[in-house]
Amino acid sequence: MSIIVEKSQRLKADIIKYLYYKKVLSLTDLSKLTHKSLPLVTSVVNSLIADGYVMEQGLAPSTGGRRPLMFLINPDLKKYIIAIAMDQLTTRLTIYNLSHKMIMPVQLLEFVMTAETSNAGDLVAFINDCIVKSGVKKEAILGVGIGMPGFVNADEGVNHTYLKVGDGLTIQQYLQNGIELPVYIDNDSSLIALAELNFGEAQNMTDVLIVNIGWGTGLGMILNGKLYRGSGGNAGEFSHIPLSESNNLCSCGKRGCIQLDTSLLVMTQKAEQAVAHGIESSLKKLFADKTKHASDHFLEAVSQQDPAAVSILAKAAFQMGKGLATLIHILNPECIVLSGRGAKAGRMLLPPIQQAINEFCIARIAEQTEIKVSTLTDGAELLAAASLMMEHLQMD
Amino acid sequence: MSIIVEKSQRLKADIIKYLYYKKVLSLTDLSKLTHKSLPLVTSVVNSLIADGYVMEQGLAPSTGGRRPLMFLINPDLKKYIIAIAMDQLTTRLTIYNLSHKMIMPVQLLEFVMTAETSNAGDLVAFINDCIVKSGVKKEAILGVGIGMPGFVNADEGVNHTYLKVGDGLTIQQYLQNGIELPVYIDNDSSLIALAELNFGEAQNMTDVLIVNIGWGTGLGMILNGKLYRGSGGNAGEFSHIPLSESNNLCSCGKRGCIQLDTSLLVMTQKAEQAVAHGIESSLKKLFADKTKHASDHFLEAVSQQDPAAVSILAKAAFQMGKGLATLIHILNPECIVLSGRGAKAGRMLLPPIQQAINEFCIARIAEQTEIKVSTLTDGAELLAAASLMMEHLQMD
DNA sequence: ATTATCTTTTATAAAAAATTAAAAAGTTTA
DNA sequence: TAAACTTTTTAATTTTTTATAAAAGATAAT
Repeated sequence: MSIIVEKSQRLKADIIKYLYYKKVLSLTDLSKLTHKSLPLVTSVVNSLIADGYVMEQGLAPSTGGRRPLMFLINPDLKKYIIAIAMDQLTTRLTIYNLSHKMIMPVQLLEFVMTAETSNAGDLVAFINDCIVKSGVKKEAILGVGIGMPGFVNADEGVNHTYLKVGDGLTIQQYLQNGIELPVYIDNDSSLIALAELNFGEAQNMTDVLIVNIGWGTGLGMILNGKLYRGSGGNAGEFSHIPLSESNNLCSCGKRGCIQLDTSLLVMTQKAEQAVAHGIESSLKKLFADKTKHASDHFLEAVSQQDPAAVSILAKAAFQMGKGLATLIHILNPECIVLSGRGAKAGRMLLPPIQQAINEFCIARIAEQTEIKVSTLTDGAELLAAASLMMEHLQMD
Repeated sequence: MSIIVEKSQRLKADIIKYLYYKKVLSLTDLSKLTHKSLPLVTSVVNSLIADGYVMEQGLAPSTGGRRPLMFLINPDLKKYIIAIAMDQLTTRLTIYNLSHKMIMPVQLLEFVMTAETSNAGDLVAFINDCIVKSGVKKEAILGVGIGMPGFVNADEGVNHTYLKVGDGLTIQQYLQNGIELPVYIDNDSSLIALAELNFGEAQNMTDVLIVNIGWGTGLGMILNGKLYRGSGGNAGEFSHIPLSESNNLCSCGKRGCIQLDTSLLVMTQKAEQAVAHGIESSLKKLFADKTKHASDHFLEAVSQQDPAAVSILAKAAFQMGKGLATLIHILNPECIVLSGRGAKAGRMLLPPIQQAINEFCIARIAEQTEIKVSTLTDGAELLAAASLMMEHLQMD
């Protein structure tokens, strides 16, 4: 009998997931999305209404026939998701309800991944602290979604680069034990791709590349309509493809990696060198302010159209465009979305990237892919982490 | 009512397709492959036996439980597939039954795609001639599968590079009208990928890249277990990624395309130049024989380990390896298969490719992908063309 | 302008089909 | 000879189809 329940619970979870993503849907919409028949969907939605998960919203305008009754997730539902977005230096956490509402301001933890002293225990303590501070009961929390840099195998729950824990435990298991809630982890770039697919520029597309411009240059891929992770979960390592003309040594131990030209870190370093060499620029003043990270100042200068900063950015963007030209030939996507922290500079990034693509792509191929800049705000990573949790939602 | 029929006919076609690929299967196997329940599969297989399509083979050895009854396609079934493999110079045709048996020797047509005088009408005449010659009745032919070079959109039935026909018709429609049978076309590299997936080195894998070493260097991709074609059907244009150090002009109008270093045509040209410059090599004698194409002589010299030929090949292979290093970073496949005409030289190709991958890939990523040489013989393209037809099989 | 008819879309109830669960029938292994 | 496993068959349950009704807008006739 438990298996019967399990299967109908699967459909319940799917319906909640779709209502979470799309916010308001009719029974017909849900039937199409879940590939289940209308009578079945109707009965499951009715049971979800009885359980308090779902509400009727009222009739939508007609599209030429009978007006459909629309449904949405009960905005007063007391169920929550913990969303965590990590980067090399900082970890951000917030708690959402199922109506995309933050019920707690974003909490920050200075957690330096690369540091020897960094300990996964600190992360557990931080998360538990936040739960206590929020006043939300643990039973009301559906789970924890975490996006992090590194070679992450989402299925196995392992990060091969950072956050290693002993005792034969995966970081996922370690966190799960520590906070006693379901925990799901994934690579930050894959998650941003998920966010663009569900909420951003990649909606309703089946073949899209999402470039995560940040400390490195990550890549998330939606292929045949779903996130592609590769055989070992390590697809999308755009940062280290051999394309750079500089002969510098990359952190990975190789030479010629593209990120030696394109990463935000390298751009910022070049800007700092330029300032040190006495270039005339607003960067000089900005870099003096140590309250924010230099890369934030660099992005700020770019959006202020500081010539020195824009010139550094344009060179990097051209190289990135050359790399993207390769991807366009291989994957023939309908769209490439520039996303992540660096997308702030998107408007400045676009012309040199487009130029490189025109120069290195066969016209027939290039004209099939549109280059877009993400419109998701800073919250993209957190939203994506919440999505990750919703992807794994289970009803009990 | 016709829709009821249509759905059960879909399952019938799927079952025949799987029996075609795997040759012998039990009901349980078929149930798993088709994702349909055992009782349903049982009843459909019984109806296929009644129709004469399928036969019982007998009991297979036990795997620890009750011995399964195995089924296969009736080897005396009078249903046939026309398989056509085209390259720039030559078109090959054969007719298979559903037990992979050629019921007619391979027929050749000198059809030069690039020539102005080439006319799709000649192709129609050739196919119709072959049908007459074979003595097979048209009603017994399930359809025609054709693999061809160029920018092919398989869904739309268009080749944007070659075989253009007027009157607003696609080449697929033109051929279909001319021979009055269902016709399916696809890019040669995609088809070779399909052949490797179903019959060759990529069996039971979900993320594999198949390199078609031929006139150009094509790429077929199996991602998430299925052939990836890209948004416009033009994925896999490996030939023209910007990676060459030579500054020669490519046929596509750009400079720096990888195929300027790696295509069989370029290798052969280099060998001819070397001979012209008086290099000591068995190639000199071989090239004098004009009955075969120079590239065949070149491949022959390579397999005879002629030093000059091997040296030219090794340089090309290293460049190809550098390109593959990029793909490995992006797609993290479990395997790369070297296939197509040039795979004959596979054993010679492997070391320089592996060396380039080791030099340009992060070790963690590189060690996850195995490089293999195809074991499919010359018939790969024809087998693949037959597969293409079977993918579209419809029961009526 | 009002009414009637037609088309399109959503909702529900009865009939048909497919899946799942359970039982039965063979095989191998301990 | 029982226990573990796998395939096959049967019975029960679930799910999908199909048919029908109801609602809304568009078009045409009165």
